[in-house]
Amino acid sequence: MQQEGMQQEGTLRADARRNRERILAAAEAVFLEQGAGAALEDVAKRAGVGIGTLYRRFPTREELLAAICSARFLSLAETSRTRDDGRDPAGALRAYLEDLAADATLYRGLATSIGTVLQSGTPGCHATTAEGRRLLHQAQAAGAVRPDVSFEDLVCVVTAISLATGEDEASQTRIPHLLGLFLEGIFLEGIFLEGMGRR
Amino acid sequence: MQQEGMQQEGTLRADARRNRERILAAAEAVFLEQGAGAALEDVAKRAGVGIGTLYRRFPTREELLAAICSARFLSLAETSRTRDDGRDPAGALRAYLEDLAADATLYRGLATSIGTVLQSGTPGCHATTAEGRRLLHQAQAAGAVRPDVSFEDLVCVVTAISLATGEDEASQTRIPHLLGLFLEGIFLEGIFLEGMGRR
DNA sequence: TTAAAATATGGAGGCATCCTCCATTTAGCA
DNA sequence: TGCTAAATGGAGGATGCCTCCATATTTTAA
Repeated sequence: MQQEGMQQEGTLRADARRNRERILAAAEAVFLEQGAGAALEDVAKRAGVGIGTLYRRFPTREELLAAICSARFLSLAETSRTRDDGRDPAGALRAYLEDLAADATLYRGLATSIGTVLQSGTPGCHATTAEGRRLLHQAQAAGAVRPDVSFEDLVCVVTAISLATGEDEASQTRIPHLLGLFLEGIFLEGIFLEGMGRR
Repeated sequence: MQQEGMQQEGTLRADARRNRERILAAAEAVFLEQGAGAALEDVAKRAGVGIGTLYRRFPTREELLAAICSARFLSLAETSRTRDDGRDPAGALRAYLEDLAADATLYRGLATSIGTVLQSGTPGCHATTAEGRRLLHQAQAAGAVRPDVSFEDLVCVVTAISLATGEDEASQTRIPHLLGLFLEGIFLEGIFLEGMGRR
């Protein structure tokens, strides 16, 4: 779902590439301070760049957010891949989801967009969704997760948790609890095997 | 959590009470058409009232939303109470949550605020949260729902589902599925009784 | 009935932010 | 070096938020 007219990062002119990086750095800093809804003019100012330049490179706020998240998501995917040795599919999935929730609560206001951001086609976003799907399939193949769960369902779960916790700062603690609620509904853990009739 | 300076509806001057109703009707119509983020000036215009009057009565958008929801929530609580005969606590809770999710997806953008709205102290909101807590306790007492689930957890769940489905219109269909995922994680249905070790 | 007091009204105006547009500048290439 | 395509920046139009207060309306009490 890469934007059509979207310039490939590598084909940019040198000065444009430089400015692009500055904008990303500035945006990350400003969003950390003021939340994902901060004025884009502030971002441009911080980057030492005209507002027009920012809009040229990132036509929407979402695209800017997606670009910022990309790097972080690249490493999230990498971390997850190296962590998973295939012996605990359920655990691997859970850890992945916890990481995702953590990233989604980095800035105030980010959680709301996380679903859209993940569909942005950015390398990092692509890597992260691919890894998520892989873990889900693996867990389902191992019989650890219900077969009627989709990756989109999981994203919804993470969004929910992030929203619920993002509002009041201190309660990041709820994340594992809430995630537990979801997962213990998702995990089979022999329940189907025992032929229990769950509605 | 009723706003301090908030005028009681009944103590308003006659003209003010009239305008209050007009504003509520206009807001409902405008939000239905344009989503909960619509310009408040549009609402005022539709109500045939100055923008100042709107702000005087509803200092924040949230308060306006809460007032609109109040009526609907009153009937939601009532419906739920009459539906529940105490014989199927889990089913009653599920039905309640489905209704709540339906109300939360009435307008685009409403879901985001539903948590705040529920805390607004409006009669309808109060009735709805009270009913929700009642159903949850009942279900927990009956052993149908895990004891470590809070009403806030449930609101989080409904918010998430509403957000996930509210985005693309057509997929209201996912609501029961997603709700199912959550609830089947929440419902015990003998799992604890069987002494199964769920992490 | 009427005048004073209490309440309510409307919308101008200041402010913030969004986003577009294009005259000017700059990088890269031949 | 000069040419062209790419990039720049920021002025400015548009929208929406919210406050403020001179004016108007309702209520009270005499």
